[in-house]
Amino acid sequence: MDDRTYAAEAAPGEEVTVAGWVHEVRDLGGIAFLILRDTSGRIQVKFEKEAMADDLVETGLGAHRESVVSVTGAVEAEERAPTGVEVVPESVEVLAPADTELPLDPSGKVEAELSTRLDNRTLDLRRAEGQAVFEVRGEVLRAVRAAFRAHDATEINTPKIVATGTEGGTELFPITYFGREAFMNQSPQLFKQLVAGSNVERVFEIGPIFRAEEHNTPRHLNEATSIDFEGAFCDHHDAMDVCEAVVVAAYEAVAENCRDQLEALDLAEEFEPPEPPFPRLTYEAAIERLNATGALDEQLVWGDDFPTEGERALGRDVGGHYFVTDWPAEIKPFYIMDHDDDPDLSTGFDLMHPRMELVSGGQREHRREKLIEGFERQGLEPEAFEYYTEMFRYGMPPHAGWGLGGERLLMTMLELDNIREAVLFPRDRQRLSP
RNA sequence: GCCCGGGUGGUGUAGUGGCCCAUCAUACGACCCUGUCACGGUCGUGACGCGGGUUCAAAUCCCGCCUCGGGCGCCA
Repeated sequence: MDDRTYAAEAAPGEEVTVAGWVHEVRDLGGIAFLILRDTSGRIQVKFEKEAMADDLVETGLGAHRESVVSVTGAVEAEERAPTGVEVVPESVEVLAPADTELPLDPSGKVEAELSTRLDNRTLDLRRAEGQAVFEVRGEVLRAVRAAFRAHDATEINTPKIVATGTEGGTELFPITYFGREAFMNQSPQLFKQLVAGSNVERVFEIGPIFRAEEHNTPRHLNEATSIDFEGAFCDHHDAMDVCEAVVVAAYEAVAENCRDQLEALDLAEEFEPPEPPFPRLTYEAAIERLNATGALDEQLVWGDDFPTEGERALGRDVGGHYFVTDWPAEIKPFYIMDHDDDPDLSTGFDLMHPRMELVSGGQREHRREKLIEGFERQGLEPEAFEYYTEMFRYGMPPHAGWGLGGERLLMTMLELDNIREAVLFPRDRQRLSP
Protein backbone atom coordinates (compact mmCIF):
# COMPACT_ATOMS: atom_id res chain seq x y z
CA MET A 1 0.00 0.00 0.00
CA ASP A 2 2.99 2.27 -0.54
CA ASP A 3 1.26 4.34 -3.16
CA ARG A 4 -1.94 4.93 -1.27
CA THR A 5 -3.08 8.55 -1.07
CA TYR A 6 -5.19 9.92 1.78
CA ALA A 7 -8.58 11.22 0.77
CA ALA A 8 -7.80 14.69 2.05
CA GLU A 9 -4.54 14.85 0.12
CA ALA A 10 -5.69 13.86 -3.34
CA ALA A 11 -4.82 16.80 -5.58
CA PRO A 12 -6.29 17.63 -8.99
CA GLY A 13 -4.23 16.40 -11.91
CA GLU A 14 -2.86 13.40 -10.01
CA GLU A 15 -3.40 9.75 -10.69
CA VAL A 16 -4.04 8.20 -7.26
CA THR A 17 -5.12 5.13 -5.39
CA VAL A 18 -7.39 5.93 -2.45
CA ALA A 19 -8.53 3.26 -0.05
CA GLY A 20 -11.11 3.38 2.70
CA TRP A 21 -14.68 2.65 3.67
CA VAL A 22 -17.77 3.18 1.54
CA HIS A 23 -19.51 5.95 3.43
CA GLU A 24 -22.44 6.20 1.08
CA VAL A 25 -23.48 5.53 -2.50
CA ARG A 26 -25.73 8.10 -4.16
CA ASP A 27 -27.10 6.72 -7.37
CA LEU A 28 -28.84 9.39 -9.42
CA GLY A 29 -29.51 7.23 -12.44
CA GLY A 30 -27.11 8.02 -15.25
CA ILE A 31 -24.53 9.29 -12.78
CA ALA A 32 -23.68 7.97 -9.33
CA PHE A 33 -21.36 8.96 -6.53
CA LEU A 34 -19.53 6.79 -4.07
CA ILE A 35 -18.33 8.67 -0.99
CA LEU A 36 -15.13 7.06 0.25
CA ARG A 37 -13.98 7.74 3.81
CA ASP A 38 -10.59 7.23 5.42
CA THR A 39 -8.82 8.60 8.49
CA SER A 40 -8.16 11.92 6.78
CA GLY A 41 -11.68 12.62 5.57
CA ARG A 42 -13.85 11.85 2.56
CA ILE A 43 -13.55 11.98 -1.18
CA GLN A 44 -16.14 11.52 -3.89
CA VAL A 45 -15.77 8.93 -6.63
CA LYS A 46 -17.81 9.61 -9.76
CA PHE A 47 -19.42 6.91 -11.88
CA GLU A 48 -20.84 7.97 -15.25
CA LYS A 49 -22.58 4.83 -16.31
CA GLU A 50 -22.72 5.46 -20.05
CA ALA A 51 -19.07 6.33 -20.28
CA MET A 52 -17.65 3.54 -18.11
CA ALA A 53 -17.20 -0.19 -18.34
CA ASP A 54 -20.14 -2.10 -16.89
CA ASP A 55 -18.07 -4.24 -14.52
CA LEU A 56 -16.35 -1.15 -13.09
CA VAL A 57 -19.72 0.48 -12.39
CA GLU A 58 -21.11 -2.75 -11.00
CA THR A 59 -18.21 -3.27 -8.60
CA GLY A 60 -18.22 0.31 -7.41
CA LEU A 61 -21.94 0.76 -6.94
CA GLY A 62 -22.47 -2.78 -5.70
CA ALA A 63 -20.23 -2.19 -2.68
CA HIS A 64 -22.27 -1.89 0.48
CA ARG A 65 -21.83 0.80 3.09
CA GLU A 66 -18.73 0.29 5.22
CA SER A 67 -17.15 -2.14 2.79
CA VAL A 68 -13.46 -1.45 2.32
CA VAL A 69 -12.58 -0.48 -1.23
CA SER A 70 -9.55 0.67 -3.13
CA VAL A 71 -10.10 3.06 -6.04
CA THR A 72 -7.50 4.04 -8.62
CA GLY A 73 -8.15 6.91 -10.97
CA ALA A 74 -7.58 10.50 -11.95
CA VAL A 75 -8.30 13.29 -9.48
CA GLU A 76 -10.20 16.13 -11.08
CA ALA A 77 -11.09 19.54 -9.78
CA GLU A 78 -14.88 19.75 -9.62
CA GLU A 79 -16.61 22.56 -7.83
CA ARG A 80 -19.84 20.58 -7.58
CA ALA A 81 -18.06 17.91 -5.50
CA PRO A 82 -18.25 18.26 -1.69
CA THR A 83 -14.50 18.71 -1.28
CA GLY A 84 -13.89 20.41 -4.62
CA VAL A 85 -12.25 17.32 -6.11
CA GLU A 86 -13.46 13.93 -7.25
CA VAL A 87 -11.90 10.71 -8.47
CA VAL A 88 -12.77 9.35 -11.88
CA PRO A 89 -12.13 5.65 -11.36
CA GLU A 90 -10.17 3.41 -13.68
CA SER A 91 -10.36 0.46 -11.34
CA VAL A 92 -12.22 -0.39 -8.17
CA GLU A 93 -11.45 -3.29 -5.88
CA VAL A 94 -13.50 -4.45 -2.90
CA LEU A 95 -10.87 -5.40 -0.31
CA ALA A 96 -13.33 -6.39 2.41
CA PRO A 97 -17.10 -6.46 2.00
CA ALA A 98 -19.38 -5.41 4.85
CA ASP A 99 -22.66 -7.05 5.79
CA THR A 100 -25.65 -5.10 4.56
CA GLU A 101 -27.22 -4.61 7.96
CA LEU A 102 -24.94 -2.74 10.32
CA PRO A 103 -25.30 -2.81 14.11
CA LEU A 104 -24.90 0.94 14.13
CA ASP A 105 -24.81 3.68 11.58
CA PRO A 106 -21.35 5.24 11.21
CA SER A 107 -22.75 8.05 9.11
CA GLY A 108 -24.57 9.25 12.21
CA LYS A 109 -27.99 9.55 10.61
CA VAL A 110 -29.46 7.28 13.24
CA GLU A 111 -28.26 7.57 16.83
CA ALA A 112 -27.19 4.49 18.73
CA GLU A 113 -27.20 3.89 22.47
CA LEU A 114 -23.90 3.87 24.29
CA SER A 115 -24.03 0.15 24.98
CA THR A 116 -24.65 -0.59 21.30
CA ARG A 117 -21.75 1.67 20.43
CA LEU A 118 -19.43 -0.01 22.91
CA ASP A 119 -20.43 -3.45 21.67
CA ASN A 120 -19.45 -2.33 18.17
CA ARG A 121 -16.60 0.00 19.00
CA THR A 122 -14.84 -0.39 15.66
CA LEU A 123 -17.89 0.89 13.82
CA ASP A 124 -18.46 3.53 16.46
CA LEU A 125 -14.97 4.90 15.93
CA ARG A 126 -15.71 5.36 12.26
CA ARG A 127 -18.00 8.18 13.33
CA ALA A 128 -16.22 11.50 13.26
CA GLU A 129 -17.08 12.14 16.91
CA GLY A 130 -15.69 8.82 18.09
CA GLN A 131 -12.52 9.27 16.11
CA ALA A 132 -12.13 12.80 17.49
CA VAL A 133 -12.39 11.76 21.15
CA PHE A 134 -9.50 9.36 20.87
CA GLU A 135 -7.37 11.64 18.76
CA VAL A 136 -7.83 14.26 21.48
CA ARG A 137 -7.01 11.65 24.10
CA GLY A 138 -3.75 10.90 22.33
CA GLU A 139 -2.92 14.59 22.18
CA VAL A 140 -3.71 15.02 25.89
CA LEU A 141 -1.35 12.20 26.79
CA ARG A 142 1.37 13.61 24.59
CA ALA A 143 0.98 17.08 26.12
CA VAL A 144 0.86 15.74 29.65
CA ARG A 145 4.12 13.86 29.11
CA ALA A 146 5.77 16.96 27.69
CA ALA A 147 4.56 19.04 30.65
CA PHE A 148 5.95 16.53 33.14
CA ARG A 149 9.28 16.47 31.37
CA ALA A 150 9.34 20.28 31.50
CA HIS A 151 9.03 19.83 35.27
CA ASP A 152 11.97 17.41 35.38
CA ALA A 153 9.83 14.38 36.06
CA THR A 154 10.81 10.95 34.75
CA GLU A 155 8.18 8.57 33.42
CA ILE A 156 7.99 5.32 35.35
CA ASN A 157 5.94 2.13 35.37
CA THR A 158 4.97 0.34 38.57
CA PRO A 159 3.42 -3.08 39.19
CA LYS A 160 -0.26 -3.60 38.68
CA ILE A 161 -0.22 -6.96 40.44
CA VAL A 162 0.36 -6.43 44.14
CA ALA A 163 0.28 -8.32 47.41
CA THR A 164 -1.67 -5.72 49.38
CA GLY A 165 -3.97 -2.83 48.73
CA THR A 166 -2.71 0.69 48.83
CA GLU A 167 -5.03 2.59 51.04
CA GLY A 168 -7.47 0.13 52.50
CA GLY A 169 -11.10 1.05 52.18
CA THR A 170 -11.70 0.63 48.48
CA GLU A 171 -12.48 -2.79 47.10
CA LEU A 172 -9.74 -4.62 45.21
CA PHE A 173 -9.94 -7.26 42.52
CA PRO A 174 -8.43 -10.43 43.92
CA ILE A 175 -6.39 -12.67 41.65
CA THR A 176 -4.36 -15.80 42.13
CA TYR A 177 -0.65 -15.38 41.72
CA PHE A 178 1.01 -18.82 41.49
CA GLY A 179 -1.27 -20.04 44.22
CA ARG A 180 -0.90 -16.96 46.41
CA GLU A 181 -3.51 -14.28 46.99
CA ALA A 182 -2.79 -11.10 45.10
CA PHE A 183 -4.67 -8.05 43.85
CA MET A 184 -4.90 -5.69 40.94
CA ASN A 185 -3.45 -2.40 42.14
CA GLN A 186 -5.85 0.44 42.88
CA SER A 187 -3.17 3.13 42.69
CA PRO A 188 0.58 3.51 42.09
CA GLN A 189 0.69 5.61 45.26
CA LEU A 190 3.12 3.67 47.43
CA PHE A 191 5.40 2.69 44.56
CA LYS A 192 5.79 6.18 43.18
CA GLN A 193 6.69 7.37 46.67
CA LEU A 194 9.39 4.72 46.88
CA VAL A 195 10.88 6.02 43.63
CA ALA A 196 10.53 9.67 44.65
CA GLY A 197 12.70 8.70 47.61
CA SER A 198 15.52 7.74 45.25
CA ASN A 199 17.79 9.96 43.20
CA VAL A 200 15.20 9.93 40.45
CA GLU A 201 13.34 12.38 42.73
CA ARG A 202 10.54 13.44 40.41
CA VAL A 203 8.42 10.85 38.69
CA PHE A 204 5.19 10.50 36.81
CA GLU A 205 3.22 7.51 35.66
CA ILE A 206 0.35 7.12 33.24
CA GLY A 207 -1.18 3.73 33.77
CA PRO A 208 -4.20 1.66 34.67
CA ILE A 209 -5.74 1.47 38.12
CA PHE A 210 -8.32 -1.08 39.18
CA ARG A 211 -11.16 -0.56 41.60
CA ALA A 212 -13.71 -3.20 42.41
CA GLU A 213 -16.43 -0.83 43.60
CA GLU A 214 -19.82 -1.86 42.29
CA HIS A 215 -20.90 1.65 41.49
CA ASN A 216 -22.95 2.40 38.44
CA THR A 217 -22.50 6.02 37.47
CA PRO A 218 -21.45 8.02 34.39
CA ARG A 219 -18.18 9.02 36.09
CA HIS A 220 -16.75 5.76 37.46
CA LEU A 221 -14.79 2.97 35.80
CA ASN A 222 -13.45 -0.22 37.27
CA GLU A 223 -10.35 0.13 35.15
CA ALA A 224 -9.23 3.73 34.73
CA THR A 225 -6.13 5.57 33.60
CA SER A 226 -4.37 7.37 36.40
CA ILE A 227 -1.98 10.21 35.67
CA ASP A 228 0.26 10.34 38.71
CA PHE A 229 2.97 12.67 39.89
CA GLU A 230 5.32 12.46 42.85
CA GLY A 231 8.22 14.78 43.61
CA ALA A 232 10.90 14.75 46.28
CA PHE A 233 11.53 18.03 48.09
CA CYS A 234 8.07 19.17 47.04
CA ASP A 235 5.36 20.35 49.40
CA HIS A 236 1.66 20.38 48.62
CA HIS A 237 1.89 23.86 47.13
CA ASP A 238 4.57 22.71 44.69
CA ALA A 239 2.48 19.68 43.82
CA MET A 240 -0.52 21.88 43.07
CA ASP A 241 1.66 24.07 40.86
CA VAL A 242 2.68 21.05 38.80
CA CYS A 243 -0.89 19.81 38.69
CA GLU A 244 -2.16 23.11 37.41
CA ALA A 245 0.58 23.28 34.78
CA VAL A 246 -0.18 19.76 33.53
CA VAL A 247 -3.92 20.33 33.25
CA VAL A 248 -3.48 23.68 31.51
CA ALA A 249 -0.87 22.19 29.14
CA ALA A 250 -3.33 19.47 28.14
CA TYR A 251 -6.03 22.00 27.33
CA GLU A 252 -3.65 24.27 25.46
CA ALA A 253 -2.29 21.47 23.33
CA VAL A 254 -5.81 20.41 22.40
CA ALA A 255 -6.81 23.99 21.61
CA GLU A 256 -3.77 24.32 19.40
CA ASN A 257 -3.51 20.93 17.72
CA CYS A 258 -7.02 19.52 17.65
CA ARG A 259 -9.07 22.12 15.81
CA ASP A 260 -10.64 19.56 13.48
CA GLN A 261 -11.47 17.22 16.33
CA LEU A 262 -13.08 20.01 18.35
CA GLU A 263 -15.02 20.91 15.25
CA ALA A 264 -16.24 17.32 14.94
CA LEU A 265 -17.31 17.40 18.58
CA ASP A 266 -19.04 20.74 18.10
CA LEU A 267 -16.82 22.38 20.71
CA ALA A 268 -14.70 24.60 18.50
CA GLU A 269 -16.62 27.76 19.41
CA GLU A 270 -16.50 27.55 23.17
CA PHE A 271 -13.32 25.57 23.84
CA GLU A 272 -11.02 27.54 26.09
CA PRO A 273 -8.10 26.43 28.24
CA PRO A 274 -8.66 27.23 31.92
CA GLU A 275 -6.81 30.26 33.24
CA PRO A 276 -4.17 29.61 35.88
CA PRO A 277 -3.79 30.12 38.73
CA PHE A 278 -6.80 28.09 39.84
CA PRO A 279 -8.44 29.37 43.02
CA ARG A 280 -7.23 27.51 46.11
CA LEU A 281 -9.99 27.33 48.67
CA THR A 282 -9.38 25.85 52.06
CA TYR A 283 -11.78 23.12 53.04
CA GLU A 284 -13.20 25.43 55.68
CA ALA A 285 -13.77 28.25 53.18
CA ALA A 286 -15.25 25.80 50.69
CA ILE A 287 -17.76 24.55 53.25
CA GLU A 288 -18.79 28.08 54.11
CA ARG A 289 -19.12 29.01 50.48
CA LEU A 290 -21.09 25.89 49.71
CA ASN A 291 -23.41 26.43 52.65
CA ALA A 292 -23.97 30.02 51.49
CA THR A 293 -25.22 28.81 48.10
CA GLY A 294 -28.21 27.26 49.84
CA ALA A 295 -28.06 24.34 47.41
CA LEU A 296 -28.05 21.72 50.13
CA ASP A 297 -30.95 20.92 52.41
CA GLU A 298 -28.60 20.41 55.32
CA GLN A 299 -25.67 22.65 56.14
CA LEU A 300 -22.32 20.91 56.11
CA VAL A 301 -20.19 20.96 59.21
CA TRP A 302 -16.46 20.49 59.73
CA GLY A 303 -15.50 16.88 59.03
CA ASP A 304 -18.17 16.22 56.40
CA ASP A 305 -17.12 15.17 52.94
CA PHE A 306 -18.85 16.97 50.08
CA PRO A 307 -21.86 15.12 48.76
CA THR A 308 -22.15 14.90 44.97
CA GLU A 309 -24.78 17.63 44.83
CA GLY A 310 -22.55 19.84 46.97
CA GLU A 311 -19.60 19.42 44.61
CA ARG A 312 -21.76 20.55 41.74
CA ALA A 313 -23.22 23.52 43.60
CA LEU A 314 -19.77 24.70 44.61
CA GLY A 315 -18.56 24.15 41.06
CA ARG A 316 -21.34 26.32 39.69
CA ASP A 317 -20.48 28.97 42.24
CA VAL A 318 -16.75 29.00 41.45
CA GLY A 319 -17.29 28.57 37.72
CA GLY A 320 -14.06 26.79 36.80
CA HIS A 321 -11.29 24.55 38.06
CA TYR A 322 -10.38 25.07 41.71
CA PHE A 323 -8.41 23.38 44.47
CA VAL A 324 -9.79 22.50 47.85
CA THR A 325 -6.93 22.44 50.39
CA ASP A 326 -6.40 21.75 54.08
CA TRP A 327 -8.85 18.90 54.45
CA PRO A 328 -9.64 17.43 57.84
CA ALA A 329 -6.97 14.83 58.59
CA GLU A 330 -9.60 12.24 59.46
CA ILE A 331 -11.05 12.02 55.95
CA LYS A 332 -7.71 11.81 54.15
CA PRO A 333 -5.54 8.67 53.89
CA PHE A 334 -2.78 7.83 56.33
CA TYR A 335 0.06 8.71 53.98
CA ILE A 336 -1.02 12.37 53.72
CA MET A 337 0.93 14.63 56.06
CA ASP A 338 -0.91 16.69 58.65
CA HIS A 339 -0.03 20.26 59.45
CA ASP A 340 2.54 20.42 62.25
CA ASP A 341 0.72 23.25 64.00
CA ASP A 342 -2.69 21.58 63.69
CA PRO A 343 -2.80 17.78 63.58
CA ASP A 344 -6.50 17.81 62.71
CA LEU A 345 -5.69 19.53 59.43
CA SER A 346 -4.04 17.73 56.53
CA THR A 347 -2.03 18.93 53.57
CA GLY A 348 -4.34 16.97 51.31
CA PHE A 349 -5.88 18.74 48.34
CA ASP A 350 -8.34 17.96 45.57
CA LEU A 351 -8.55 19.57 42.17
CA MET A 352 -12.16 20.03 41.22
CA HIS A 353 -13.78 20.64 37.87
CA PRO A 354 -17.26 22.15 38.22
CA ARG A 355 -18.68 18.76 37.24
CA MET A 356 -16.56 16.49 39.46
CA GLU A 357 -13.36 15.72 41.30
CA LEU A 358 -10.33 15.29 39.04
CA VAL A 359 -7.33 15.05 41.30
CA SER A 360 -6.46 14.02 44.80
CA GLY A 361 -3.06 14.79 46.27
CA GLY A 362 -1.04 16.14 49.14
CA GLN A 363 2.26 16.26 50.88
CA ARG A 364 3.24 12.82 52.09
CA GLU A 365 4.16 11.77 55.58
CA HIS A 366 7.86 10.97 55.27
CA ARG A 367 8.56 10.44 58.96
CA ARG A 368 8.45 6.71 59.58
CA GLU A 369 7.03 6.79 63.10
CA LYS A 370 4.19 9.09 62.12
CA LEU A 371 3.50 6.97 59.07
CA ILE A 372 3.19 3.82 61.15
CA GLU A 373 0.91 5.61 63.61
CA GLY A 374 -1.22 6.54 60.63
CA PHE A 375 -1.46 2.93 59.49
CA GLU A 376 -2.65 1.92 62.92
CA ARG A 377 -5.16 4.76 63.12
CA GLN A 378 -6.64 3.58 59.85
CA GLY A 379 -6.83 -0.01 61.02
CA LEU A 380 -4.14 -1.28 58.65
CA GLU A 381 -1.40 -3.64 59.73
CA PRO A 382 1.98 -2.00 59.24
CA GLU A 383 3.58 -5.44 58.82
CA ALA A 384 1.79 -5.89 55.51
CA PHE A 385 3.44 -2.75 54.24
CA GLU A 386 6.97 -3.37 55.37
CA TYR A 387 8.28 -3.24 51.82
CA TYR A 388 7.11 0.35 51.93
CA THR A 389 7.80 1.52 55.47
CA GLU A 390 11.28 -0.04 55.57
CA MET A 391 12.46 2.41 52.94
CA PHE A 392 11.53 5.25 55.26
CA ARG A 393 14.43 4.17 57.48
CA TYR A 394 17.02 5.23 54.97
CA GLY A 395 16.52 8.91 54.31
CA MET A 396 13.10 9.53 52.82
CA PRO A 397 12.96 13.17 51.75
CA PRO A 398 9.87 15.32 52.16
CA HIS A 399 7.76 14.76 49.08
CA ALA A 400 4.37 15.44 47.60
CA GLY A 401 2.26 14.34 44.66
CA TRP A 402 -1.14 13.64 43.24
CA GLY A 403 -3.20 11.39 41.00
CA LEU A 404 -5.38 12.66 38.17
CA GLY A 405 -8.18 10.64 36.59
CA GLY A 406 -7.24 10.59 32.92
CA GLU A 407 -10.72 9.77 31.70
CA ARG A 408 -12.25 12.40 33.95
CA LEU A 409 -9.89 14.98 32.50
CA LEU A 410 -10.95 14.03 28.99
CA MET A 411 -14.60 13.76 29.93
CA THR A 412 -14.77 17.21 31.47
CA MET A 413 -12.61 18.72 28.73
CA LEU A 414 -14.84 17.39 25.95
CA GLU A 415 -18.12 17.67 27.84
CA LEU A 416 -18.77 13.94 27.44
CA ASP A 417 -21.91 12.76 29.23
CA ASN A 418 -20.47 9.40 30.18
CA ILE A 419 -16.94 8.50 31.18
CA ARG A 420 -17.19 5.30 29.13
CA GLU A 421 -17.01 7.48 26.02
CA ALA A 422 -13.46 8.42 27.02
CA VAL A 423 -12.24 4.80 27.05
CA LEU A 424 -11.97 2.56 24.02
CA PHE A 425 -13.09 -0.59 25.78
CA PRO A 426 -14.41 0.40 29.19
CA ARG A 427 -14.59 -1.94 32.13
CA ASP A 428 -17.58 -1.30 34.30
CA ARG A 429 -19.90 -3.14 36.62
CA GLN A 430 -21.34 -5.26 33.81
CA ARG A 431 -18.99 -4.87 30.89
CA LEU A 432 -16.06 -7.24 30.54
CA SER A 433 -15.91 -7.43 26.76
CA PRO A 434 -14.98 -6.32 24.25
C1' G B 1 -24.01 -1.90 48.87
C1' C B 2 -28.95 0.80 48.77
C1' C B 3 -32.66 3.03 45.55
C1' C B 4 -35.14 4.36 40.79
C1' G B 5 -36.30 3.82 35.56
C1' G B 6 -36.04 1.19 30.87
C1' G B 7 -35.93 -3.32 27.21
C1' U B 8 -40.74 -2.86 20.40
C1' G B 9 -37.71 -4.65 12.95
C1' G B 10 -30.24 -4.29 11.86
C1' U B 11 -30.26 0.81 14.37
C1' G B 12 -33.10 4.75 16.80
C1' U B 13 -38.21 5.31 18.15
C1' A B 14 -44.29 5.83 18.62
C1' G B 15 -47.64 3.07 21.14
C1' U B 16 -50.78 3.05 29.36
C1' G B 17 -56.06 -3.19 28.22
C1' G B 18 -59.79 -3.97 22.39
C1' C B 19 -58.67 1.61 17.72
C1' C B 20 -52.05 -2.92 16.83
C1' C B 21 -51.71 -9.52 12.06
C1' A B 22 -48.00 -2.50 15.84
C1' U B 23 -46.11 4.13 14.14
C1' C B 24 -42.22 6.87 12.09
C1' A B 25 -37.12 7.53 10.56
C1' U B 26 -32.90 5.14 8.90
C1' A B 27 -30.88 0.70 6.97
C1' C B 28 -31.92 -3.41 3.52
C1' G B 29 -34.27 -5.36 -1.53
C1' A B 30 -36.59 -3.98 -6.37
C1' C B 31 -37.72 -0.19 -9.88
C1' C B 32 -37.22 5.20 -11.70
C1' C B 33 -33.80 9.30 -11.94
C1' U B 34 -26.86 12.55 -15.32
C1' G B 35 -24.43 16.68 -10.17
C1' U B 36 -25.71 14.29 -5.48
C1' C B 37 -23.98 16.91 -0.61
C1' A B 38 -28.30 13.15 5.26
C1' C B 39 -29.81 13.04 -2.97
C1' G B 40 -35.00 12.40 -4.27
C1' G B 41 -39.42 9.26 -5.72
C1' U B 42 -42.59 4.53 -5.86
C1' C B 43 -43.20 -0.31 -3.94
C1' G B 44 -41.58 -4.11 -0.67
C1' U B 45 -38.95 -7.19 3.53
C1' G B 46 -38.22 -6.83 8.67
C1' A B 47 -39.73 -6.23 15.74
C1' C B 48 -43.05 -6.38 21.19
C1' G B 49 -35.95 -9.52 26.10
C1' C B 50 -37.20 -14.69 28.46
C1' G B 51 -40.66 -17.57 31.51
C1' G B 52 -45.10 -17.72 34.27
C1' G B 53 -49.78 -15.34 35.73
C1' U B 54 -54.44 -11.99 35.57
C1' U B 55 -58.29 -11.04 31.73
C1' C B 56 -63.42 -12.49 27.09
C1' A B 57 -59.00 -9.66 25.33
C1' A B 58 -51.89 -8.11 27.04
C1' A B 59 -46.54 -4.58 23.60
C1' U B 60 -49.67 -2.37 27.54
C1' C B 61 -51.39 -5.02 34.22
C1' C B 62 -48.82 -8.57 38.04
C1' C B 63 -44.57 -11.98 39.53
C1' G B 64 -39.72 -14.07 38.61
C1' C B 65 -35.34 -14.07 35.63
C1' C B 66 -32.00 -11.84 32.16
C1' U B 67 -30.26 -7.26 30.45
C1' C B 68 -29.39 -1.88 29.95
C1' G B 69 -29.33 3.00 31.97
C1' G B 70 -29.49 6.41 36.03
C1' G B 71 -29.38 8.37 41.42
C1' C B 72 -26.92 7.96 46.19
C1' G B 73 -22.83 6.27 48.95
C1' C B 74 -17.56 6.08 47.82
C1' C B 75 -13.91 7.69 44.80
C1' A B 76 -9.91 9.48 40.10
